[in-house]
Amino acid sequence: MSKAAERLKEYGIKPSVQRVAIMEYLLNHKNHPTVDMIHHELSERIETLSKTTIYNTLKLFAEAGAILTLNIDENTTRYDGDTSQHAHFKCCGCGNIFDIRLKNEELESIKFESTSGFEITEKELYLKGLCPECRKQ
Amino acid sequence: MSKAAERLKEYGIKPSVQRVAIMEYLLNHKNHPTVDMIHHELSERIETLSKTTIYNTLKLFAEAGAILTLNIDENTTRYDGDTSQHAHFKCCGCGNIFDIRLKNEELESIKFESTSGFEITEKELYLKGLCPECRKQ
DNA sequence: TATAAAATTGTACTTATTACATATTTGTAA
DNA sequence: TTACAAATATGTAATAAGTACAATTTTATA
Repeated sequence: MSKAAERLKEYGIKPSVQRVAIMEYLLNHKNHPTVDMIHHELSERIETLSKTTIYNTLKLFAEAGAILTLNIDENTTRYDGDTSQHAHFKCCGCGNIFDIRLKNEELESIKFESTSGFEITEKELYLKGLCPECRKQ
Repeated sequence: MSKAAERLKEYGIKPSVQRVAIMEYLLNHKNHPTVDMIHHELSERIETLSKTTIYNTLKLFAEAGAILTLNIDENTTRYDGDTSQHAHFKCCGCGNIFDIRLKNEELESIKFESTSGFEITEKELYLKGLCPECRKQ
């Protein structure tokens, strides 16, 4: 079984052709794609694949915790198949989004002044600036 | 001069009636409003105030560094007049957004594995979960 | 007061996302 | 295998945030 199909199983999601293809795309591409990007790529192989299916499927994945939903981009939602702890960097030059690994579970250790009473289930750290390539120019 | 007008001056922005009203709203309301919320409130006092003006003005403020632009909400952009370092918490129950103060400049001290070559100009920490009120229910 | 520049406004447009009805596929029991 | 129900996928139409742009109003200045 493909890695993608295994992953779906792991999260209790029945693997259809479309679902496996979408998960596969997310696992093989670290570019934090938009729905459009996924649709563009996959509709070459699966000709009838509709955007609605991609929206539905990504929502399903995200709610199951199998992927991450990123709001680092102002215009459009981005998706990440890597659910391990890391931050995201958006380059204001080229618009690309990069993974930034954190040293020893840093996000867990951040101390807040006043979270008593709050139940925190999700933490996202977004960075912006210039990537190495764009800095050269 | 009002606090809002002073603030605009500080950031090199000419104070018009609309601009002062919008900045005033942001300084007096810690609810991280949307364009719609601002428009709703202010159009009672300034009857001709258009949404376009609010969009333009907020972009102007944000580019000058006088306010923050938040993407914690999936559907719509939110704005924050408090530019001091703090995190944001969105409650999945009521949808409200809360300020979360950090202990001793925590964001500055986060260590990354691989940011060499990257120029970081902005850091946003978004938290999600349930607020105290919503947890009770 | 006349005029140019800056700011505001309203309308039309774009585009991401969702709603929903229809069609297709899958699983299962007879 | 066949029949049928449930689950998935699809396409179209609707919604809503945000932007482009031309026209109008306000402000500053000569």
